Amino acid sequence: MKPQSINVEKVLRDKGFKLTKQRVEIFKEILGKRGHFEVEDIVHRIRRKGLKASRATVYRTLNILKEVGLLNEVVKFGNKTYYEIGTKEHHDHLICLNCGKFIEFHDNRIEEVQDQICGQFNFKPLYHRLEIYGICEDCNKNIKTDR
Amino acid sequence: MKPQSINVEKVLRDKGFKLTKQRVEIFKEILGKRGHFEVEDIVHRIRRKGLKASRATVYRTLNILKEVGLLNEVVKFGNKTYYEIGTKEHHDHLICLNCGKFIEFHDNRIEEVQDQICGQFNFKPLYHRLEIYGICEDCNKNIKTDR
DNA sequence: AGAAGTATGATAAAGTTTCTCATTGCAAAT
DNA sequence: ATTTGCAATGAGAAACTTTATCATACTTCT
Repeated sequence: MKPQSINVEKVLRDKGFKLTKQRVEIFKEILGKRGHFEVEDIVHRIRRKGLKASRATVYRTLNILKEVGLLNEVVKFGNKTYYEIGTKEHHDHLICLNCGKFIEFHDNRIEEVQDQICGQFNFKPLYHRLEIYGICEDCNKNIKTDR
Repeated sequence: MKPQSINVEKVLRDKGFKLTKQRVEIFKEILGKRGHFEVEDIVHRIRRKGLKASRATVYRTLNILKEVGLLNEVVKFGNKTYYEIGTKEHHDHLICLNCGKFIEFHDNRIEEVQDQICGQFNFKPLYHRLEIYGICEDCNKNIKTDR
């Protein structure tokens, strides 16, 4: 199956949202991106292409996409919010404190621990977020050989 | 051992920071709190007591405490940063999306998974953050019986 | 008590995100 | 194809969090 073939137009229509030029442009930008991004990324990309969508519209659109599940808010880091496409399976992140790289991973044991802990507290889990901060392989090499 | 007996004054002196009225007041507020708090909590508490420490000083002091390890930044949630005293052992959090309550827990399996995953990616972990979002026991009861 | 240098307060400023409201544009009905 | 109703947009204001600036005040060391 092609991940690019998500029919954003259909999803939005079904939820009663209108399909505007701006939204289409923003979708394209987001779907064209593989990794993680922040709002200003999108604003600048749109601008650079000579398209027009105000900052407010970008924010509004991202919130809608989040609402319909096409976008996930991933990490709040250094006062910024990072997003990723929300249609892949759940995963967690390694985040390099040196270069800011995000590495994705998945491990079922996390879910197991989650279910067990939540059972203990009668807590109904909806989602989780695990971020492991540290130094990635590349940076580790460079730091070691930098002097 | 008494957790209250952390000698903030000594820690600061040793690191070359001066001991001012404002810092002492802010320490007291923080050490007096058991749970998690945000910056405005502290600002308002200080004000309500008729003490004086500007918002800037509160921010500066929290950053110093973070630097010397007496304070941990815990969660960024809804554009706010939450803190907790940094002298307890590591733990993670269940966060209730309804009432905002934080519940602490610890499970060694998280560390095991972390080490193994990081090994796979040659990633050097420094710390992690696991937040499980959902509905706490109390809220769950209330929501169910609310109508 | 005095000197040296850090900390503070008030305010400005930077940065992110939301709100306002007049105008525009989409889409459904005519 | 036009009209019409309502949702969406843009531009700027505004809210909010956090940091920077800089003259003045306070700590600490001698």
